[in-house]
Formats: sequence, structure tokens, C-alpha cells
Amino acid sequence: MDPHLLRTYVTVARLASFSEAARELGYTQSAVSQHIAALEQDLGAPLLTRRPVAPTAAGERLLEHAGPLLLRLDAARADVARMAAAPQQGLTLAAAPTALAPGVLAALPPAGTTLRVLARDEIPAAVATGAVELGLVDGLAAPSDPLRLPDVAPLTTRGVTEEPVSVLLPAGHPLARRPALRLGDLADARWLDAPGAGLPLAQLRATDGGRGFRPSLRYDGTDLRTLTALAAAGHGLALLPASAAAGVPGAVAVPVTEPRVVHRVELVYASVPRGAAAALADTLTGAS
Amino acid sequence: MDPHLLRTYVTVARLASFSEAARELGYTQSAVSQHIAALEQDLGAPLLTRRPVAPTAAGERLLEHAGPLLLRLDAARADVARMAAAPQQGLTLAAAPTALAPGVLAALPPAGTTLRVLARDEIPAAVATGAVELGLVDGLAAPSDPLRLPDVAPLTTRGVTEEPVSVLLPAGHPLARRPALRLGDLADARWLDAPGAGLPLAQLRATDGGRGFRPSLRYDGTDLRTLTALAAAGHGLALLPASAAAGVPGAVAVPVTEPRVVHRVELVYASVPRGAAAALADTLTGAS
DNA sequence: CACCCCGTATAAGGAACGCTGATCGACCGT
DNA sequence: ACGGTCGATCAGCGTTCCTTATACGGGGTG
Repeated sequence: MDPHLLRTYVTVARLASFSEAARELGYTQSAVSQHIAALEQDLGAPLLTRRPVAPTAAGERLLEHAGPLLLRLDAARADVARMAAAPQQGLTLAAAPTALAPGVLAALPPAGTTLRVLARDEIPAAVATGAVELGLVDGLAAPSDPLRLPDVAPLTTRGVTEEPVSVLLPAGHPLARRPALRLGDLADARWLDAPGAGLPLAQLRATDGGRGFRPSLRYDGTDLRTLTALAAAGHGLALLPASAAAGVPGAVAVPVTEPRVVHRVELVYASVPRGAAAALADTLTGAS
Repeated sequence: MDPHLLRTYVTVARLASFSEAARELGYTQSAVSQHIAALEQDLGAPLLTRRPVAPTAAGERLLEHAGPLLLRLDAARADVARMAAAPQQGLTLAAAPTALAPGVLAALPPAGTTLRVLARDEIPAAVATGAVELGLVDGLAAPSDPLRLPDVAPLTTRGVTEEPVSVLLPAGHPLARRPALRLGDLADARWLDAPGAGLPLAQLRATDGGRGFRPSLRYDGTDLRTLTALAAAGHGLALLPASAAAGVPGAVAVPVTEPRVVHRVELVYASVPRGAAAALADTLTGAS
């Protein structure tokens, strides 16, 4: 199971074409064909149907492994390379949209910083592979509980902020005038499904154990303003940190009291930050 | 970063010897030397000091990645192979000692079953690599919360049991006559450190957030009876599921009321169980 | 229906890789 | 001082792996 073979396999599966994959990888079509044949022989099972090119059941299974595997491989390489390389200039930070609370934005150094907004689940990968030095992830958690990160690599996390969560309702919604809400009351409502910008519905269900929280419109971008506008327009409810839910025109933010969950932001890094990264990390986490 | 190179690297690091590693891997010493040299050149940093052979800082870092990486590789291979291979005869089950509640033992089919007791953190790996079909993991969790498993591979879990936890105290202990205890009261006590048999102290600290729970004697075996005997002999406290803590001679089991944690057992498998495995899975999880 | 185009599989050749066996150099204990 | 052990290096050779060239099959078109 050479990683090269794995890489060509995922490329072929993604493009659904041997020839396209060959072009993208800089191989000949013949080489790609041989790669796939070698993999199939090694694993003892066909991985792809040809014409049309699509993964078999076994191939689907392999795809689930291949992504994390290649990611970890990159992470390992980057991790070791970091130890040898000189500390880099500037500072790169990746963050989920909802992790950028006002306090966080204020703490960013004025110059020489690159801020990249990514979907929540891409951030650990970006940090692990060295694409950015620091990451800010967020999510729902019980108070003072750490977040559950996918362990693509051994990453270190430090708590940054915790704040209450609110449900964003259109101004005319029957529940909009309540002073507070329980999530369980809203399990049967329609929720905006915005894994990139908002909090993923899976996290909602996990805190409640229920099977509700049916998705309405799905939004794939990473722009919070669009998400709040969608909620205001009545396309579905959205769960947001209180600071992000406040002050949306045409919508009302109602605090959630039950279950007792908070919106938690954590700083994540692979190797102990130095220079500008260290300063920012200390500022964010309130260290001396 | 060929997996073969990685494998020789971890072997060399473990044995602290090129020649020994060569013998174990069936290579010549020359090949091993070239493997390490290739890895170091590829990553651009020395990984080992020679004479004595020991990992450098970068090498330590790589070691942290290499284990999970090779494990996932095995898991992927096993996962795909399972799809192609015929459903196996018999049934193999791996379990942590504390996961084997009386009810679980009663549900095992009488014949044709292999039960293997492993340390808690080895079980996901054993399931993922196909060494066993089913695994039983356990740990502390908030009621109806799923356990946190290391994601070596995409595994499926199903809840089996939840039961209260008790602290096992020697009969003469000052707190032994209390009807119930809060964990916080015991943070400063000495605890048995038995990651194989009991619940690891790290899980204790995680539920409490505190920094206490100092370890006393460390026990590396997987035998529960030994662990309870150690606790009875006053070597340290032990946190156990109530059923395991009850009836230990010379010791008293006191229920834990705060924080509200339960001992949870989950069934874990890689591919949908069939045959005898499916029957056992359904029995354990109370499915139809 | 023949033909062509597109895409994958196969065959053959050459370059590069990877392993072995042999040798060298350094360190350690006797 | 010297033999022994351990790792590095070198030459040689078999294998692997990629390329070029060609065969095969399916779908669309005239």
C-alpha cells in the first residue's frame, strides 16, 4: 500500500477518470492504470468499476481511509520539517467563522498576519499540515469541557473563550418573544444546515441525543452575515454564539438554557508557537 | 515517506539498534542503514543519533505519527480485505476487563467464541486491524454521552450498558463509611494507576477538570481481581463500575454522586457484523 | 452498419531504485 | 595494542516503475 498508489487512487476516484488523473498527477495514463491494478492485486479486491469509473463497495471503504491516511502523512512530514526549518516570518492563522469573536479580532497583531477563514473541520488539517501556524476551532461543549477534535495529528489545544449560545429566529417567529429557550423544544423545527459557517447540526444532535433537528436549506459558504440573513428571512433556525447572533436585522436572538452548553473557542497548534505566534497565543488565552 | 521506511524507523528506534532491527525485519544491516538515511534525506532532518542510537527531537516527533499511521494503514488493508473475504467462522471478541459486566458474560454464545482481554486503548486497534470482529470498550462518560474513542479508523459503536461508578476503599479508610462520595473530595488521595485493568486516571481528571488524582502504585496487568486486592490492601483507591467494585473482601465500594458520571460500555465494530457476531451484537445492545 | 473517437488494458524497453555482500572507520572493552 | 561490534559506504545486480507503443472495447456519428 504505497502512499503514491493511494494518492493516484483517490485522484482517479475523485475525477472518475484514469486519463484525467494521469494529467493531474503528471503521469501517463498507462502508469495510472498500472497503479490501480497494483493496488487491486495487493488488496485482493477490485476497487473501481471501469466505464464508468466508480468505486466499488471495497473501494468506497478504502476512500474513507485514504483521506485521513494521506493527511496524517502530510502532517508527519510537516511536523518533522518544522523542527528543522527556521522559525518562519509573519504569522498565519486559520479560523472558523464563528470562532472569530470580537475579542479575538481585537487581539490580532496589526501587520504581518494572514488570516484564513476555513470550514470548521478543515482547520485541524490545516494546522497539522503546516499550512497555518495557529488555528481557532469552535463548537458546542459542556462548560469547561474541551472540544472533540478529529485527531489527524497530535495537536495541542488551549481554551480561548466560552460564551452562551443563542438561537437565531426570524422576528415573526412564534417563539421569538420568549426570554429563553430549551433546545429540546426546537428539535422539530427546521434548521439551517451550514457546516462551513454555522454550527453543524450533528453537534446539535450530539448534545441532545435526539434524532431531530431536521435540516432545511443548506448553505455551503463561510460567511456569517449570509447565514444570519438566511435565518432572518425565515429559511430556518440557526444556533450561534450569542455575540454573533446579536443585532441581526429582522431576527431575534434567544438564549439557550437547556442543555447547558456553551460555545467554546480553542486555539490549536502543532508545535509550540514562537515569535509572533507565541505572542498572539498568549494574548488569546490570557496567559502572562 | 514509504511505509516500509517508517516501519524500519520505528523498529530501529524501539530496539535502539540498526543491526537488531535488521535481524527482526529480515533485512541486512546495510539496508536498514540506507532506509534511515533515505528517510532523513527525505525529511531534511536527522532522526536518530548514532552511538548511542536514540531519536532526536525531530525523530521523537515522527515516532508520535508513525504508530497511528502504520496502524491506520493496517486498518485500511484489513477493512478492504474484509469486503472481499468470506465471512469468517467462529467469533472473536476483545474486551477491556472492566467492560465485562456480568450481563455481558452471560450473553456470550457458549461455543465457538474466542474472548480476548486487552488493555482499553488496544481494543479499537484490534477491531480496526481485523484481529477481532467485535470489541467492548468502556469508560467514564456523562449519562447517555458516547465514549471518546481514538479514531484509528471509521468504527461503529453501539451502547451496551451504563451503570453507576463506585470508589473502592480499604475497609478501614476514614471515608469508607460514607453512603456516597464526591470525586472532588478524593482528588488529593492516592489512586491506583492501572490503565490496563481499571479506569485510567486521565479519564478521572478529564471529568473533573482538576489536576489531582495523584498516582500511587502502578499496575500493568489486566486482572481485575488483582486490582481490587491491591485497593483492599491499601495501595490506593480505584474507581470501578459498581458491579465490579461490589463484594471485594476487605474493601468497601462507595457510590460516586458527583460529578454525574456513569460507567459506559460500548460495542465497537468495523464492518456490519454477520452471523454469530450479529447475534451477539443484537443481544448485547438489546436490539430486536 | 461501418467508422471514428475516446478511454482503459497490455506489452516491451530503459532508467532508477533497493537490496545484498564486502569493506571501511570509529568506538569500546579486554 | 588489539579484537569485536556497530554503523556507513560502495559496487553489483535483480527488481520495480515509468514511458512509449499498441491492442481492445464502447458509444456516438455519418
